[in-house]
Amino acid sequence: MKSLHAYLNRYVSALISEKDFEMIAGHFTPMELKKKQYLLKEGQVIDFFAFIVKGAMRKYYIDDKGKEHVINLYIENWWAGDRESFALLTPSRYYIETCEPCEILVITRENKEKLCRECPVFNEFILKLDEKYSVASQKRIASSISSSARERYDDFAARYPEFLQRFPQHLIASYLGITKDTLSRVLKQ
Amino acid sequence: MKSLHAYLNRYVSALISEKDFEMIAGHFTPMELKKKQYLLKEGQVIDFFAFIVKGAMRKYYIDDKGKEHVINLYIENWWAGDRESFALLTPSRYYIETCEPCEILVITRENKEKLCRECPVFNEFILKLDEKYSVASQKRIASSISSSARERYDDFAARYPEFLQRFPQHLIASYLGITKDTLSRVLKQ
DNA sequence: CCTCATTATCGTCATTTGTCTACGTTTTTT
DNA sequence: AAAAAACGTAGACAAATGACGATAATGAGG
Repeated sequence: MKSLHAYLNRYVSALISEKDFEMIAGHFTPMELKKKQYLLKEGQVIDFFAFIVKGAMRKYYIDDKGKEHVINLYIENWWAGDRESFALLTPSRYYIETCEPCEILVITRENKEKLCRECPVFNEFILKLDEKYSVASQKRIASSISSSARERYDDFAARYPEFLQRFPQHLIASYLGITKDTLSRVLKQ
Repeated sequence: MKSLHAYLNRYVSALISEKDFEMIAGHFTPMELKKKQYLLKEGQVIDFFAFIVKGAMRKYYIDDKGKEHVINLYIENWWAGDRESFALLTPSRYYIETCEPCEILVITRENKEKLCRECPVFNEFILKLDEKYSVASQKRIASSISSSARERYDDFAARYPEFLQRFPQHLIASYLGITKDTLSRVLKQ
């Protein structure tokens, strides 16, 4: 829980009191996952988000030709989930699978909504997180429509250097929307 | 203002009272723009969002090779702005230019924050809008990393058929991350 | 109605990226 | 330790897309 506390403090305008944080922490459930275990499978409705305390995961989907496409990569201090399924209660199109053994903190929809209502500092955090996510999405879109494979990789490596150590190249390639072969070629220069 | 009222009602759980809407409307300023006029230019800090009552716009940026890339297309009932600059007070990297004469309703950052604090129904609307935007971004990313030019166009045409009538092909091509030539070719089949 | 800018298309050629198969290495599992 | 799976690289070829110049069609503005 320490790591959640430190993480939240980086988002809000004033440090979170012990009392507030106790309340927040009480709405999360710790869980452990082994390597290659699924947090979510296609077709399920996901009613929680997971904060990653330790470990790494990826979110991907399988297209109509049977190919996997990595949508997100997650490590410590990231949130794993599917907002569409979470918000609209629809079956997810995604898989979320661990790439390493993981320790996570899970919060259900009910608890999240309750915290947002009853704990202003948590609500502030959620707003900031949304903002950050929205800005990051915009940048990823801009990069994907205007840059070559090489440029996208360089952007990625500059923005998320830790990820290069944590995920095999073919997953990063998939995340960038290119094949592992192309990435391998492009890196040789 | 009628159109803003109707639009907001589509997002919130209970219809917005006359009184609430009067308060909301009081925080917006109507404006008109001619064709090819700029709402935002690169380097400016934007401290407002614009709700489009009538007309069409595009947001784009110019890369280091001098090429334009369309990031967003907007028509009636869309919001034009740059969330990064708006939230972080940083100079924008984007241009927002009208493609048709426009009527818009402008809300400043201060007014938006005030409304969120003082008008619960407006706050609810903002949360829903964020959600919708987040889901749409995710889908656009998924499409851009996993689909061919043709598939991306088909997705786009299916999701936003009105846009095909409102924007010239080369802008749609740019939005999809392909050249106008490729789109023209791809459509011939 | 005329003019000029905008837009769409076409052909050719270059470049990028994908596909497939193979191979060697490393890592994981048994 | 042995076997199996996962991973990165390589080469040859195919397919998709970009770049460029030319031209025709369209539409807006005077």
